[in-house]
Amino acid sequence: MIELSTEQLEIIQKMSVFQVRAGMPPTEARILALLLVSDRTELTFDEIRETLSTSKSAVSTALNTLVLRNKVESITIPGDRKRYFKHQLKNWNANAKDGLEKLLSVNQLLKEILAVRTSETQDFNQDLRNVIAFIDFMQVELVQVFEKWNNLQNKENN
Amino acid sequence: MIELSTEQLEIIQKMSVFQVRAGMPPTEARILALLLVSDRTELTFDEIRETLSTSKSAVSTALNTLVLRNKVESITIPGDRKRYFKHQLKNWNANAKDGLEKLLSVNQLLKEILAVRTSETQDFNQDLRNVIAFIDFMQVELVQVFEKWNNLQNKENN
DNA sequence: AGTTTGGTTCTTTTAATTCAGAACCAAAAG
DNA sequence: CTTTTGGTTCTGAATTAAAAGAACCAAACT
Repeated sequence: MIELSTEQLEIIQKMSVFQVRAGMPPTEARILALLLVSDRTELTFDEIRETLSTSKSAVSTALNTLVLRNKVESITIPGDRKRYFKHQLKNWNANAKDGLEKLLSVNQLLKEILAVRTSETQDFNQDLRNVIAFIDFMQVELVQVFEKWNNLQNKENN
Repeated sequence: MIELSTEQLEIIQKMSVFQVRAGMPPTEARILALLLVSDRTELTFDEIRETLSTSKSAVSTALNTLVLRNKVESITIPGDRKRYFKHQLKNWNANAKDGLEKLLSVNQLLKEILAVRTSETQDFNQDLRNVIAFIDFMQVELVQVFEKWNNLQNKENN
């Protein structure tokens, strides 16, 4: 059982509200938040379960999907049967990229729509072409932004 | 009642599956998709209801939230009691910007977390600082990307 | 071999969304 | 002033999602 200050508890609360609004199931959100605020960064299954006072099954499924989504890594220490779970901060960057790409993938559908639309509605079709162009543009630009960030990182590490 | 080709129906299906996965309620998603594919771009309440064969209440609430979220605009024609509903393609750009900004606003919380963290976990804290720096970077860059797009648009319109 | 530990998986319960149906209402038409 | 049109709002029902509880299982320990 992990001891948490009032501040830490409040942050878990705020953070999980934020993530739940963005579509994440509550238990997953609270686990992620706990792993961000707790003084020890690697917690066992049972520490998580006790601290958040939820059921084994809820913790199990939540942790599994978090690991699957590369949000959490599970670490095993030789000679210790328990697994330790840790927030995968390092993957934030890559996850963000994936998330954005998924959002932008709607463009494929928009192009199909344009192909099927009547030519009667010129203005509308032009607006649609414009949206498609915008998303195409964002796609290219975002790649460059990510590259720029990576370059900055590499320079710093020299 | 709007006549739709098989292709149009398929696209409505695909598009709404996509949006529902992203967290949008089914009826809203199908209305948006219908307004994108239908040959007439401005449909009445009853045309929407009939074409999607759902209830008045479902259409009413869905349309109201779509209008509230600036996804759909409602148009009234003098001498016609009905309202006409149209997909707000023009707002796509602005909606995207808002969405991204909301995503990036998680940074405020991450900064609070960093402020509360123990100084014992140096590596973790450094990773966290790095994520924060990344999001700050993205925020600045995205503003520039949006500006660049707007400049391109203005040039074209001259 | 038997027991304990560290979980997983299946089933049930609970809670939250979403939709339909009916009652309702305001503005326009007759 | 009554009726029709174009919706809105208020239940309640049905579906879906999330969590709990219990049975289960494999690896390690005795």
